[in-house]
Amino acid sequence: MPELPEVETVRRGIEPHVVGRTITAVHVHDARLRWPVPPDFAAFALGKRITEVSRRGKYLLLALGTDASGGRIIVHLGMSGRLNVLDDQPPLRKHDHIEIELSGGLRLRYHDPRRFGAVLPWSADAPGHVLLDELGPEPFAPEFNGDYLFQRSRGRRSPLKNFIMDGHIVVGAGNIYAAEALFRAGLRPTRAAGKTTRAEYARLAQTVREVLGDAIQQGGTTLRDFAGAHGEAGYFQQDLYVYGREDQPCRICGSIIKGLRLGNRASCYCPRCQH
DNA sequence: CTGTTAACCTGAGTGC
DNA sequence: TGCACTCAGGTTAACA
Repeated sequence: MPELPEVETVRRGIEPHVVGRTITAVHVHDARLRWPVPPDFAAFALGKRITEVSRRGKYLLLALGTDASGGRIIVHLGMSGRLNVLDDQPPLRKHDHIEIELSGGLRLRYHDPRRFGAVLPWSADAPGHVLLDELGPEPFAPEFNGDYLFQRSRGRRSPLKNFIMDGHIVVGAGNIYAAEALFRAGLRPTRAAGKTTRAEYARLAQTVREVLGDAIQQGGTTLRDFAGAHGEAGYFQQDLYVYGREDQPCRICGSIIKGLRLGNRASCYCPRCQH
């Protein structure tokens, strides 16, 4: 479900409600996630104050205590995760895994039917975290640019789409936004990463940033079940040019959008607009 | 090292 | 209704 824009939408949704509040109770109803919620998670979080809500790639980070002196909570939404801010206490639904009660009567509820997500403690003493240490740059960071992609791609034979979906190259572009960024750059997803030119990568770095930024402005893409921190849908699905549009006419040139599979993922491109 | 595949899960949709 | 099958926004472990 959630790529960078959806995670950022959730981050912005919860931030103003949780920063400054103290964790007064933690209920782990079902610890079975991508990695099990460790037994000491509740004790780790209890009594600490949330001081910051940040994001690294598709990971949400809740800093605990003054300048994270109490560590952080790492949240990943996987394919079907939701993190909601509640000001009441509706009955627990199936797949409501974790509830974090906050001072002032608010609560955070983590819900994840497919259980590909994660909620983990990150101790303040740990220098880094194995899930974050090897990630590529943020797409909005200055070091993410055409020259960087060009340099990292030399000698690589994998398709361009797989290359930019690799979180070790750049974080945040999943199946939707990789396809859309490639369309905006006029590049086919099947192109060999190592044979793409410096000028083309300059365009691609630009369109990756642009499409992610546009999607954040629209509150993300809601195809089936994505919802923000308050249950609201996103609107970027109205702005998709190729994702999910196989066999439909290109919105620019009218050619029929082609579908294929790359690395076990559905992919789409316009045979006329993309080369 | 690079690259490909299967695997982890549930639920929604489709076709018979 | 029921059953079998396919597919889904992510990531990594195992393998060639």
